[in-house]
Amino acid sequence: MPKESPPAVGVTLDRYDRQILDILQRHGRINNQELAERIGLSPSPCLRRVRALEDNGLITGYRALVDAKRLGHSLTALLHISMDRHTPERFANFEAKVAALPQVQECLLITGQEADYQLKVVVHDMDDYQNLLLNQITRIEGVTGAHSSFVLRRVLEHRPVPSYSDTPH
Amino acid sequence: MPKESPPAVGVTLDRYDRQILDILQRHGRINNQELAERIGLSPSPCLRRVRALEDNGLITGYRALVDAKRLGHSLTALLHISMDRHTPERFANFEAKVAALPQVQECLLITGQEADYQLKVVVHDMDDYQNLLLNQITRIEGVTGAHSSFVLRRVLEHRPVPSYSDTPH
DNA sequence: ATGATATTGGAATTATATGCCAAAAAAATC
DNA sequence: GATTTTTTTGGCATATAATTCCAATATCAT
Repeated sequence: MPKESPPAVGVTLDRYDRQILDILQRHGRINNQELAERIGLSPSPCLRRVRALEDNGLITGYRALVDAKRLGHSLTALLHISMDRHTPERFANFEAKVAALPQVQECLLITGQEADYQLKVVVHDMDDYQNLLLNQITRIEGVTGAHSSFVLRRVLEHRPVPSYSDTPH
Repeated sequence: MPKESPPAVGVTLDRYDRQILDILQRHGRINNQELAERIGLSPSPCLRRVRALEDNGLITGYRALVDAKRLGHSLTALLHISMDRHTPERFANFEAKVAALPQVQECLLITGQEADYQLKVVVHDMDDYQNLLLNQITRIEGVTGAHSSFVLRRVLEHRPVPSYSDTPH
């Protein structure tokens, strides 16, 4: 089993790195010259730092955000799933099945609810949702319950993880 | 009040556009030359299409993804919030207060649960979480209840919205 | 088929990224 | 506190990529 990401110890970020992370989390496709200008460094050290953050695994990737509604996915739902048994096999199988469904945007293993997983799914309409739920998800081995919430409005989404010591402790 | 995004009608995407959306959702910082190569177009029309998708609002932005744990945010929680009254004022105030909290990654107005909102928050540890919950969130006017779930593992995250007709209807 | 409209590909130009190295800054040592 | 060592920066040269323009091609409607 792969080791989890190393402890945060050893990652020392200065003001420049934090600024880079903050800006790239908001403007992932900004070019290096402008990024350098914004943080107050010349382009070469700025690029070196970005590469280092990528190589360190602090930056794990880049994504374009798309308007799901415009793409025809009018309905977003949160699905809370309960499993019968909490064995690694059950979980691994469920996760593999769910990963094969393109409608699933997110899958989190959670505690604190009566559920084991929370899925976030996007579909065209309620018919598609019903189909996904009844014909795909509830048929996965071990699934004993599913509770649906629908997203009425996205108030905040894709907000940057604080890279400054916003949260002193 | 601002009008919601126009109906999906009128957005006609061909094979190239769909490929662009799919690739950029996975590799948001890919350069135009490689993108062009992958979709089988020369760079100039490819770039034109990307710009068009951005201008149309189909692509709403770009984000770098960061490893929250590496940044010291070891704990991710889902918070279900109930409100006393469902008035626009209550909601607007809650949303503004929540938007001011950098730990809040996401805020969704939902139905189907006993809750009105689901928040996704990242914090350093349980002490920070307690502080956020008790001193910030539950003190917002109108909040009558909060139920916490903790994210044990991120199985899937930031998956692309289907741009192909994966989901025929 | 034919004309009108939209889209492409390639060349020229402009802008940006990248590698290199001397200079400056920061950190460690005495 | 001065000096050496280590790290980081800034600027230049070069390579790579973005952008614009337009003739050529493809698509669409009639």
